[in-house]
Amino acid sequence: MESYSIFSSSTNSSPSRSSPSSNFPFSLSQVSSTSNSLNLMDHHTYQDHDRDRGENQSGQLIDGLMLMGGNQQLIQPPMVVQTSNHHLMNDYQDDHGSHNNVVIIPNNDNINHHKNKDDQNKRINTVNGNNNNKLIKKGSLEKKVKKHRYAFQTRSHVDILDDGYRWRKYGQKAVKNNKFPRSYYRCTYQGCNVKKQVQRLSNDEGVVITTYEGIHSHSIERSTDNFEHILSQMQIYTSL
DNA sequence: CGGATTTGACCGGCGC
DNA sequence: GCGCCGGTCAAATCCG
Repeated sequence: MESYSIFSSSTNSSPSRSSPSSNFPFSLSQVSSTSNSLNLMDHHTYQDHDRDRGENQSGQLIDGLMLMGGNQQLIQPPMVVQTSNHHLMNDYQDDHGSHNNVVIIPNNDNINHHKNKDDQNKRINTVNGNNNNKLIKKGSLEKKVKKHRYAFQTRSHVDILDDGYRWRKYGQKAVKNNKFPRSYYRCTYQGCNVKKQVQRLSNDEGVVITTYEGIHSHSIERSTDNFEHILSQMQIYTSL
């Protein structure tokens, strides 16, 4: 049995009172109904390559984790959804351990990464051919507005959570101070721009950070089963 | 054969 | 300005 710790990040100081569940990559109403859930896909993404790329284990947190941790002071008050008594992330276990953690912290995230309009216009001009970049990126036009980001920390020997959506991998990168590469995925549903990153921690190989960005423009594509028993145990503690 | 993955190149942001 | 770094692209390759 795998265990989970799930966080959402909040890097915005503007206090939105929206329901945490409504911003989550999967809706809490969905998962608490019996039909939708998360489960683990039974395959490995990084088998052998890149394993030895990183050298330095300075103890610094990787980027993905800093998404959560770097703004810890902004994450309050936590809404905690927990499925067991164990929610120590570093509480290591073997594959047959029995911990199941789900910790969800409400998201107020509505960051606008545009520093100003000039920044935006620059990107548009690039796309319109006002400079001679060899490569005109499709994504350049897309505003750099990062609306919602959620970081999941899961303890699992598999990297990919089957969250009921279909994802296509579009990149993989070695990241500094981490011996595991970071993988980049996009939702395959047409017109849906949700992305996710998957990163295994080098200082705790049992932990995988999954960061979602955006909100799906469609309903979940298929129901999943394996996570249901975890989510069915959810209790929500919120001071909101 | 079509969709998914791999992987090197490219790009922009940022710090020095 | 330069180099580093993370994110993305897209051609090649893989695979069912």
